[in-house]
Amino acid sequence: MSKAEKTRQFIIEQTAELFNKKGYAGTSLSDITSATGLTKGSIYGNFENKDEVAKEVFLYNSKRLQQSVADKLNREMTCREKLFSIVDFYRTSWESNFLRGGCPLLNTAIEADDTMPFLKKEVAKSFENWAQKTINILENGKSQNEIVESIDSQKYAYQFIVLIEGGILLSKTMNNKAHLFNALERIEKIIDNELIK
Amino acid sequence: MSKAEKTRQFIIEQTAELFNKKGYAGTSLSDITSATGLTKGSIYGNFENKDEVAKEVFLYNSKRLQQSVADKLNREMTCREKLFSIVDFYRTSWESNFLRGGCPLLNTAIEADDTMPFLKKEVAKSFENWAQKTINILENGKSQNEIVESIDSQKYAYQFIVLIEGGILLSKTMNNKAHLFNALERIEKIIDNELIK
Amino acid sequence: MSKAEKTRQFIIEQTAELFNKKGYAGTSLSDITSATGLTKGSIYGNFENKDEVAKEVFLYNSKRLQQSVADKLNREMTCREKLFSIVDFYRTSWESNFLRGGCPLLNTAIEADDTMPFLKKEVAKSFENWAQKTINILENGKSQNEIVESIDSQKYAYQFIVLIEGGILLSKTMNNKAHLFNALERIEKIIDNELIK
Amino acid sequence: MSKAEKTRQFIIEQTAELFNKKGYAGTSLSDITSATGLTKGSIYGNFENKDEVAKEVFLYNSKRLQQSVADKLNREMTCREKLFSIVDFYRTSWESNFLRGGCPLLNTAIEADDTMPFLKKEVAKSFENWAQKTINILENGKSQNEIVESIDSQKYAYQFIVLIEGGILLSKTMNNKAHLFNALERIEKIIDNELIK
DNA sequence: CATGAATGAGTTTTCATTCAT
DNA sequence: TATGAATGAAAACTCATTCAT
Repeated sequence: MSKAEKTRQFIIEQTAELFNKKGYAGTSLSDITSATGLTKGSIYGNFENKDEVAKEVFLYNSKRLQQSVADKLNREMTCREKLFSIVDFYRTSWESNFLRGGCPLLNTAIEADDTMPFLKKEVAKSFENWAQKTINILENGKSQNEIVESIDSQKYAYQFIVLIEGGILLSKTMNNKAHLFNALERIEKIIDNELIK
Repeated sequence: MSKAEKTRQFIIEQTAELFNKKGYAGTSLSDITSATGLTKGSIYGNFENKDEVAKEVFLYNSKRLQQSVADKLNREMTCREKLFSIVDFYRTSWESNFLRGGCPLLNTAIEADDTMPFLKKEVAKSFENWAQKTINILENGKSQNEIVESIDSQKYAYQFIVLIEGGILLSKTMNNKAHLFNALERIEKIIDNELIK
Repeated sequence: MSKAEKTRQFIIEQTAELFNKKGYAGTSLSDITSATGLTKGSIYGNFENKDEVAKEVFLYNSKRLQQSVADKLNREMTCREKLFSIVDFYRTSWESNFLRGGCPLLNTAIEADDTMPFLKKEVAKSFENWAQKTINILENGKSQNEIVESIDSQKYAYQFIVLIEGGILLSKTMNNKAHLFNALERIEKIIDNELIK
Repeated sequence: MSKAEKTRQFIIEQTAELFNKKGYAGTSLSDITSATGLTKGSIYGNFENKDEVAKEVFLYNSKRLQQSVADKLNREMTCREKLFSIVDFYRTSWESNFLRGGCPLLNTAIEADDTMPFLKKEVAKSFENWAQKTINILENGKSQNEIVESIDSQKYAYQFIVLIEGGILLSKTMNNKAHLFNALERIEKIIDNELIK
């Protein structure tokens, strides 16, 4: 890892929470220099412009999340165990998630929607990726005879995202974890009632 | 209605979509003067500051939405008809909702969360209001012997919001109405399977 | 007194202290409307512009002061009694003078000096007027054989102003009435040692 | 001296006369950029805000004055020579003082009095400093057996300031140096009649 | 590579003033 | 006369970005 790459990574990590809390428009270059202790010239030496920082921070935040989920899974688990593990991740990580400003996919999706097309594209990719992970588990489950063959994996994968993101939104806004937890229970119910053979 | 009140209302209406699309921080006073044809002095003659415009625009957008839903309902409907009517509203209004920048509650909730406490409070109130409307329908349904008595109205009311907002989020981001429509179907399923006697 | 004249007077009186404290540049038309309860249109209906208000307020403040001094004097007094009466006025009025923002001549002289020629002229006239009053007393004293004939009345009259204004300046700035009181004692000493036969 | 410090100093020097003439409220950032040839961004890069510029300019003006007086004095002088030297400074510098907008202590004291507490504090300090210098000379004179032991040094020190500032005020306002010169003569008379043994 | 110092266009807000009603 | 509602210019300040060193 070159020095340049280290500095880039340092900037990204130091500002990840900032961007997630204040948004991309709301985070100024002065905020970035304050958070990193570096100068503006240095930021521009390592990134083309603020948009590039924003994009890399989003990718970092998104990957971090994805990795945390992946860390809970392993080869030996049944399909059901994997799905429940994912659901449980959102339950146990709620507190820290909350403190770091909520889900970066949700936050970025909303802010980027009508104003930052380059970011919106990345968010869409992240959601697709997330959905694909769930789809893979389900399809694997089908071939392992654990999941009902006839179900539309993609439909369920996205429905789980809907419930999780909607739950985070409401819990964050109302300052009440019950809404997210209810949504997670709903997902578990769906898994057991509609997916598991 | 005094001229001042008319101008206030004019400013609010002319900038409602703007704020919903570009966000509160992202909408500048110059944007507001462009959209209204008025001068900065005139904006400040009618509002204390930009925050007040933001707040009033949110309240306007929120009430507009609420009214549109309410317009679909009437006294003669059964509880089930009312609930399905609400769900259907989000189906039929999807296109226009989409073009106006998505759900103002969702957008404002995310933007205001860590940065604009005065707006966050209003969003929370709006969500509560919305939930209460659904709760009232359900409680009414119980006393009319149409809804299972033992169910927790509040829990279901918020779960519907979770599904609708999560659905809008995903559909808007992925540019694919299927995600919202799936979520709406899920709500209908829940109504018929768990709530209606 | 016509209604117009009454309103003019009302505006002047309500804003006299304001102008003396905040200065002419520092007092905005909004300050004036707040202090009077009138509208901007009404201010402009009664005065040509802010400068005219400023000028009239200065004249009002200046005359008020002059009148207060004059009220302490009467025909029967000796020259010495009159001079000591004037000096004593600044001693006894110190507190209220202080609370109203200090001497309007001093304040206006400084502010108007390099920026508001139309006001500077008025302040100079006021000082001349004040000096002339003292000169008259002294000249009268000469013809009454109470004051040394050879003294330069004008020189002493202005020296008294120097001591009074310098004293007010220092006492106000240091928040310590001793400086003014010392200056007043100096005047008394000069009267008895150099002027009175 | 870093470039930043040089620019700070440059800004202070280029605007010192401006502030003294137009006052702190009356000097706008545009005035500052015009006087320096720099941009607003550059001013804010070197000062926290306009208040900080104002304060530094006052301190500069105040120190400049103090230094000019100090330059006239040296170790070999008797106490009387020193006091007369100070008095004479105000006589010989009258013209340039006048052209630069008058005494910065006087100007700032009046403007800051009811509106800018952070500046008022600095002016008070400057007056104290000035008085202390005179007190030191007098106390030294006492121990050298040149000054009457029983006199209250502080009282006389402040009385000299009263006469000088009152004199400047009147001379500036009436556009007539005689008032200041009279006051200076009065000081000299006091020195010889009441202080010198 | 990073820094320090600058830029110019932008921000929100306030100003004195006007004028139809 | 007084009001309510506007205007346009100017205020203080911040922004993302650049570039010589």
